[in-house]
Amino acid sequence: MESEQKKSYPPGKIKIMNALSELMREKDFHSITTADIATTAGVTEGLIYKYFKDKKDLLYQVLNGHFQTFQNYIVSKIETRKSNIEKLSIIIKTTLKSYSINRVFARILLLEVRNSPNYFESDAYDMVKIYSRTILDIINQGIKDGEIKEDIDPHALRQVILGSIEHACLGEVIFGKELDTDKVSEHICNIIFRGAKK
Amino acid sequence: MESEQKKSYPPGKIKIMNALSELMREKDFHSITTADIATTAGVTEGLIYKYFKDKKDLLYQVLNGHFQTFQNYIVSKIETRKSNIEKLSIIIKTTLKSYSINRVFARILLLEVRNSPNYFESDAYDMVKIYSRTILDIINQGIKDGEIKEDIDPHALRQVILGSIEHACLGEVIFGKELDTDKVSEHICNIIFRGAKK
Amino acid sequence: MESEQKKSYPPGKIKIMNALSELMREKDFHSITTADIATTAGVTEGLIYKYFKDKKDLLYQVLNGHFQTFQNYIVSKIETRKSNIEKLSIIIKTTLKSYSINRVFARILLLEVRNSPNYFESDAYDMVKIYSRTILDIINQGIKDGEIKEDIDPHALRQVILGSIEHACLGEVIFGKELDTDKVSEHICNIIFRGAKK
Amino acid sequence: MESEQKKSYPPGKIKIMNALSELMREKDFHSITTADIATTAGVTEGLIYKYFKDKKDLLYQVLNGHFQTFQNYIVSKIETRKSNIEKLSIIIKTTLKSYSINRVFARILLLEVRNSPNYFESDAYDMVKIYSRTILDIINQGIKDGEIKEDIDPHALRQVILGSIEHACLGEVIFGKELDTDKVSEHICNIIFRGAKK
DNA sequence: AATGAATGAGATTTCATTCAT
DNA sequence: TATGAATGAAATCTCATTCAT
Repeated sequence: MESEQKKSYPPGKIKIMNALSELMREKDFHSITTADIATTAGVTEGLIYKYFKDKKDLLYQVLNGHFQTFQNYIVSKIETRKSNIEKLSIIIKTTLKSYSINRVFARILLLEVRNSPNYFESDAYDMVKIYSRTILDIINQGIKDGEIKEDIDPHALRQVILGSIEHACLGEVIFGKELDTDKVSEHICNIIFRGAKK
Repeated sequence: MESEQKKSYPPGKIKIMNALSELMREKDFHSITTADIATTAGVTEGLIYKYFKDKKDLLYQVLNGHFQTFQNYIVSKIETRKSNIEKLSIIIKTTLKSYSINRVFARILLLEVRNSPNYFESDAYDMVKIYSRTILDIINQGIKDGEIKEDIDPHALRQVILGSIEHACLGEVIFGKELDTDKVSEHICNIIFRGAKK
Repeated sequence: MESEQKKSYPPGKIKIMNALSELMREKDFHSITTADIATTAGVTEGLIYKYFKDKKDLLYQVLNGHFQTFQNYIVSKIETRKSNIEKLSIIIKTTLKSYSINRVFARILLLEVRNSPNYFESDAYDMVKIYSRTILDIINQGIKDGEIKEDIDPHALRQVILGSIEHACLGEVIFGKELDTDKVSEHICNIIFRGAKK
Repeated sequence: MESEQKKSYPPGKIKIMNALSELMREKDFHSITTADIATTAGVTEGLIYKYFKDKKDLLYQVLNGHFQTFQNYIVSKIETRKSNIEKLSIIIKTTLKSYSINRVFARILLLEVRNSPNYFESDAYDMVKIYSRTILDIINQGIKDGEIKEDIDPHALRQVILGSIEHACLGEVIFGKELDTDKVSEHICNIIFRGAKK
């Protein structure tokens, strides 16, 4: 899943995007300099600005690339499933797993970009919206199909799902703690779908 | 609840902390410069370094101040209650409300500090741990008291709770969307405690 | 009169020259990048350096093209006239009109090239000298013919003429103000030839 | 007249402004780097941006300083004179002399700034407008007082005056040619006030 | 307790230009 | 005749931080 850039991109652009991905494994975005990126990519700093509006734009494009693959993967996983609850379970598990495998991606998404207003105008954020919309649609379908209680607020359920996933990843993303995604996603689903109260 | 610093602080220090709080209502921490802070506070940049080790230290101290109030508020709400489920519900509702009333606090906590490693050694983070521990204790007590199912993983439940709260706030913190905390917390509790599945 | 380059030029060269002309209608030379030029021309940046030594050379060649047309136009207007005063009046009026019709030309000549030393060794500047010499010759002839006062310094008169024309154009060139060339040139001639003093 | 900065400015600011003035005696603005300026001033590059919005702002402030002194000088020269023609003659002569003594100033004004749109929003340009207005007022008064012909267009006369002055300076500013300001201004006045035509 | 001046290190960005194909 | 990729050198600017007073 890592670093599969479109073939049509010029080699320099690919090198730069991969370089940033690589560097983000070690440092946070802010402490990575364009000089770092250029050196790692084996190109000149100037080239970065040929292909990207600025450093942030590079970040968003990298993010977008990751998200693209991620979204396709999710969709491919759920399309065969009939039950909506099952679909949501799969999404939870798969997302957790993707974040876990791809910590760079998770770190950017959960910690780096959310405080810069222009992220929310980027293509990357558009992908987030699509992903998020997918979940909402499944919830609504679940209610319609009688799998999910009618008195459940679809937006609230989505929030609980997304929040649970993200919070479960934080320890891993921040401290590098290992995460047993299968177990954790099972626990989460257990709570969300069956309720904690006796 | 807003920005009332300890009276024992020298006026300059208070002015500086309030200035940062004020500025964070509009901008993210990174795009606020020490010059901004000094201007807003009506003091000179140099003074900041009389009272704070560096810019981050200032942020943590501001966060800390907010946290103090937050923690007291939460505790005052819970203590009288008996049922553990009820206690958790109160925490969810109160936390949501606190975040909602004090967006700067929420913004700092949810978006700004988590990517700086030394936040996790700050006093502010100690308070987070206490808060987080409180929740876990209630959950465990709830299981012991037979209010919460035994097959529920306490850590997972805490994650779901915290994640739901945080995610519910994001729209407000980032986009300034209004949030009906009563309604949202009710929806969330409904899902978490009673489950989404029919 | 606008931007008709010699047909013998290869299409790419023509496109590039036209592109610069076009861009200079809105921006000053310095803020136009080779990337801008290439994009506007629909060619690649590299091609510019096939046809032009450097960016300045391109500017001079564009200027030269415009100048060619300008010079022909002026000459065609004067030759039949007899009186030297009349000739000078025609030059004033025609130059004003030329500048007015072709603002890019005026802008380049009056604002852009004069601070680059090597402009004064360019072909374009040779044409300026010819134009300027023409004026001086007419003045001298006018003195000889008794049309112009003997105590007038020919160089000073030329300076007044050229300066008046140029200054009259500035508003138009810089701010895009409309210019009534007939009226303005009449006013200027009135002052220069008949004097302002009662 | 050179380099008299306000005493209230911090030493660093004065050093920087003087440094730019000095450097402009040798190079044009564009080829002077902030590094040059800092070195010449004996300060760090960063300090430039403490006192000036950007490099251009520095230029405009320097220009403004020069213009301030210049304008005061002009006013002091003409206030005692009664005749308006005389006033205009003095302005022509004094301006020419000022430009001649202070080539840096003239060069900036006539060649450097006019193609940057934001110059026309600077304080420096405001001074130009005041200077220019002074001339227009005198012309109008001259007409009212019967010293200047009624059929003269005041704006055109101002254009002729300003244009003549500027064009007379060009040779000096560009090529460093010596200029006999007394003689040239006399010639110019002769033409403008008494007319070239026999 | 506070000011004001200055630093310095480096970050981002710009762009004309070259060259292999 | 033209492209496309990449360079490189420098230029502008940012800002947290220090220190003498």
